[in-house]
Amino acid sequence: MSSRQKNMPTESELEILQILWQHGPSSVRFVNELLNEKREVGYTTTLKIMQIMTEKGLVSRDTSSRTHVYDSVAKEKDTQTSLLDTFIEKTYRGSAMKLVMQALGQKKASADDLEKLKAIIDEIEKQNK
Amino acid sequence: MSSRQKNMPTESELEILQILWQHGPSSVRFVNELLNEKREVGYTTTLKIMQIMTEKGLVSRDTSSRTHVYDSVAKEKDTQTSLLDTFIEKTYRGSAMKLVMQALGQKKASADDLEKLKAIIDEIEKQNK
DNA sequence: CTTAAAATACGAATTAAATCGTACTAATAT
DNA sequence: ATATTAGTACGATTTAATTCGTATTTTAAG
Repeated sequence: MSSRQKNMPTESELEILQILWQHGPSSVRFVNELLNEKREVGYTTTLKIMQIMTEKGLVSRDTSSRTHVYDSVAKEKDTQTSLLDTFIEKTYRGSAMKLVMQALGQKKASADDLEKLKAIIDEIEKQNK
Repeated sequence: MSSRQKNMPTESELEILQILWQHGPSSVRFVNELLNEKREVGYTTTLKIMQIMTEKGLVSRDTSSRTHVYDSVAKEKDTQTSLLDTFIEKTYRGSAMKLVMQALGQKKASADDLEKLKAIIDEIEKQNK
């Protein structure tokens, strides 16, 4: 297929973005160490991917000191939204509601979560009127 | 990364499963024609993928007549659930609630959808007690 | 000053998925 | 009977993503 659209991160790139979103501007070494808590990845592998991400504009790079510092350019929410749209299309044939129901059905939600949800629903109902 | 787990369909395989789920047992030609409504794919490409899916056990194949008839073995809901879990993990760092809120936030929901949603929420609240 | 350690750069190899060409076989139409 | 059409089988190529080895450079330590 090869349906990757413009600026959408690959799986490995997303992993790195997650780290940058959580921890802010980071060096390759730092990112690589966090990645290695989950799975084994060589340092130069991480470096290479981050260089590619720089080319693609997914991250920015501060080269003023020897150890370059990378920061995310792609915004967390925007990225999630794009990925979500694609996912809904491919997996639920475009039905966001089916996804929501399934996600709710099998995940445990706290009382607090449920309150927030109700608030969103109320909000939508108001707009629908 | 190459993190594809046991029996999870690839993107192309999922496309084909969607067709089988929607239309039931089908020939390669039929599947290929539907695929070509969206994008160009060669007949033998579709054939090959469906053969691989048979090996993997994602689909079954009736070879009693010349034109083989394929049917899904992977169940729609199970497959969606597995894919959803993986997606939530990778994209929302495991927070199903974040996904639900975003999906709700930007998709239009009908009054009927909202009723169903409320029912699910009530259900969960009962269980939480 | 020389060596070791820690970086970056980048081409090349590997891998998984997707695509396709070609051979072969069975059915159908002329 | 022969030619054309429609099908399967399957190896080989292509492509995108990932991984890594090696060269080079920079900094810090002895």
